[in-house]
Amino acid sequence: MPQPPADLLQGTLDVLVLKTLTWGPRHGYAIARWLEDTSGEALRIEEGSLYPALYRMERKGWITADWGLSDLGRKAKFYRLTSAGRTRLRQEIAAGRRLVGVVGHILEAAG
Amino acid sequence: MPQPPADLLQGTLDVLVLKTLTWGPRHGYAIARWLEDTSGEALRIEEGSLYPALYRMERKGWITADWGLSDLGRKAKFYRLTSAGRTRLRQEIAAGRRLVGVVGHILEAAG
DNA sequence: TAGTATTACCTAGACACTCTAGGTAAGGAC
DNA sequence: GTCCTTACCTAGAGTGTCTAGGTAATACTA
Repeated sequence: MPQPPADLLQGTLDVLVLKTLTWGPRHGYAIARWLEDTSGEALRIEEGSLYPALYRMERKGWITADWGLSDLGRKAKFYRLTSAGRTRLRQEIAAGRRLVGVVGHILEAAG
Repeated sequence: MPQPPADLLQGTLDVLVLKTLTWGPRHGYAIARWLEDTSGEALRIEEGSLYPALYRMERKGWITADWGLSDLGRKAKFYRLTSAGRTRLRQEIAAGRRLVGVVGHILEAAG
């Protein structure tokens, strides 16, 4: 059974990755590092979740990939947001906000 | 493929059900009705998700069930929060708040 | 220079959760 | 007598995450 905070990602991985790419192209490993650093280590991005997610989103046309060289001169696959990806990101953020609003409203009610 | 807002529940069903039960014992059908009404129809609680969830949480000791009669005099299974369930609810709310904070912080950043 | 750590990618299999799409049964309305 | 609503239940598919491996090249360190 997955334990918090490990499985707290529940459906937020895609949107986090898309958001990361709004800062410019990045390779998978860098995406994970950036998210973990930016969250103050609150988020753990498992490679077994990340790479399948990248592949999935590429298939869906939200991102595209090109091989290149990382800062350290190693070969790495750089992902870039497509315009479909940008649209999707906006939609997911809006939907997420709605959900947080609705769920929050129920959970904050005095019990 | 599941469509929004249908799959927006993503892992929030348990906490919503537990929260519903803080108002007192309720049967499954009533839980679904209450959540849908309270959310202004924004939430759709599918029975194929709800009943397995109730069974799961009962097995985990977060809720207990007793057969009784509904308002309309029909037989219905009433679920009640256990103290383990109350603890779990608090934990899930706290974890959810943390996640919303972390993810929100990343998503709100100017891209 | 041998061993270890880090960077960087990938995959198979297990597990959990939700949904679709059925089904049962009983009471109420028309 | 038929249909709607209430109320419960389950099988199977789909999706997403995790664990736990693996590859390969570079960098550090002893």
